[in-house]
Amino acid sequence: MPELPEMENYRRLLSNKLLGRRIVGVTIHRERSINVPVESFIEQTKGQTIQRIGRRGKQIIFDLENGRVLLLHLMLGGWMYLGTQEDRPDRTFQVILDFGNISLYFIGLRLGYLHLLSQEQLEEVLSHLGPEPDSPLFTSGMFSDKLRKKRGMLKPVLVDQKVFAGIGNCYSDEICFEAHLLPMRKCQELSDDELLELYLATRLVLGQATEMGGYMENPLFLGDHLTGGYDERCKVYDRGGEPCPRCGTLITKDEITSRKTFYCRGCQH
DNA sequence: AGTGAGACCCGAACGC
DNA sequence: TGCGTTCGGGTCTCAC
Repeated sequence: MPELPEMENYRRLLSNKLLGRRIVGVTIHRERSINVPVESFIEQTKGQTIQRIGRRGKQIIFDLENGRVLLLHLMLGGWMYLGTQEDRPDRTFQVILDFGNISLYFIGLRLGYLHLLSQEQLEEVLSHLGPEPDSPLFTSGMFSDKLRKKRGMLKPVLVDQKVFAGIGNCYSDEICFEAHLLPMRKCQELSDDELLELYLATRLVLGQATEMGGYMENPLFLGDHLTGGYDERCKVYDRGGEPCPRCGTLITKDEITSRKTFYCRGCQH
């Protein structure tokens, strides 16, 4: 599901294509995807140009010239396509933003949404999120301090958006694998060395995954060969029963706090 | 505080 | 081909 690397990849690619572009039409096929009446949504978005595209955790923020923002959370299975009626995928679209020669299609928004908010409302929503793993504030000291205070297992803490923003089910497993740590380890029992390994693994995995376009394979636009490039680099996620690329042991598929979890019994401890 | 269960949601994938 | 069924999971809330 879309996590920090996928959303940051989207943010970068969409910034290249949409900054300064004007929304000339808005189509809402699913009213539940938005948070205000359709007429109001259209009135406040149609005619607006995209001033900036930001990201916080797993959410993308489109700044409009009227000071309002569109906050996108894809939740599970949501994705986007930027293109024409001719090259767009054969899927159902919940929302379409029309930019003239191209449109931005929002697909698979079941629990996901595109909310129109004021700056104040945006701040309130984002205030519940922990720090960004790709910010300069994300130091090994801060990382270790936070984890040492947690009594639970590693994986549930990593995917907790209030602890760090942007890590989800896939990358929490990949980070644990990279750090040679089992996801059910208790945070408080991790040594200083293990915490450092985990910190470095978090930066490495999220950084590489972002640069390689994330693991979700649907291209964002025609000729987009970047998005999804990390899929083949995922070492354990969704690879239950396959041999571990590091030691050959078959990858275990398990469940931790009702989340599907993958790890290697051979080289994660 | 951490964990687990239930609700939310519905298109796509699957099975016959 | 076509219809009915199953599945997926991030987030929130509540109970323990």
